Amino acid sequence: MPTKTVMDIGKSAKILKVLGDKTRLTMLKLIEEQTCCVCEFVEIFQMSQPSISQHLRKLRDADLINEERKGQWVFYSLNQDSEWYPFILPIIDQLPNQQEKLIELEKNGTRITCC
Amino acid sequence: MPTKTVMDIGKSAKILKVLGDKTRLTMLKLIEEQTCCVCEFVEIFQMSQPSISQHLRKLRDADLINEERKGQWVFYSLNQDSEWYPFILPIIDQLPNQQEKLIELEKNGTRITCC
DNA sequence: TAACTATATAACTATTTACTTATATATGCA
DNA sequence: TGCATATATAAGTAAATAGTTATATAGTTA
Repeated sequence: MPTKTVMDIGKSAKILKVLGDKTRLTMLKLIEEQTCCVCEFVEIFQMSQPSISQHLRKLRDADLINEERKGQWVFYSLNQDSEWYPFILPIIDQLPNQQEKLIELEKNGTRITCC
Repeated sequence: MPTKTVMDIGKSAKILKVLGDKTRLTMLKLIEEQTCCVCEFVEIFQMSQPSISQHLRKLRDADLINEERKGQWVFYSLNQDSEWYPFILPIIDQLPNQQEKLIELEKNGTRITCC
């Protein structure tokens, strides 16, 4: 863990821009507690798979999330080792819980199919 | 001061989108401690006056800043009564201080001309 | 190996964004 | 009143964004 470094305000703005999208912000809140795979996001957001992948890429390019392949699935989780984790944590913490979206999936049985 | 209300994640994303711009984010950090007028922002950011006004409008539309006319000048300050103030405060607090930009103005004498 | 599932990427398009220039509005002062 | 200064708004434009469809890549299984 590095000591507190000086943050560049331009880079901070770029991070906030990545967070400034409802889909990506909800993704981050969802994976705050547990990992999710791409197909779950597709179900939750009712969006096309490429669109979901592109959002995840922006989050990954910003180093905000971790990607881990397990067999044919790729799971995403919050990158707690990110230089930006302390910056975004108070934001994510203040967001309303989104777990009901996952519970919804379990009701549908959609969560089981891929995880 | 209202009791903690449930925040909508979509509205939160919109607020973050407003913050997700270097100019606007720096503006917020600058007025965290003291008010600034439009002509100061024009000097600081070396941007056209309409461009500055348009950024300020976005911040005002999001209810993040207060506007107060004093004679021919309009001064802007952080809106501490905003519903979103508790949300953005931890963000702004983490940003590097920008006061050197105002000190720069004072050196130029540009700060005196309008304030 | 071939067929299937999950995910990523490429190319394209419609919308949004941040700026520009031109103009309108508001205030101060001679 | 008329002119100057400060700010806001309108209209136009280039670039960025979020989605689309089509295709590529990677792993799984028969």
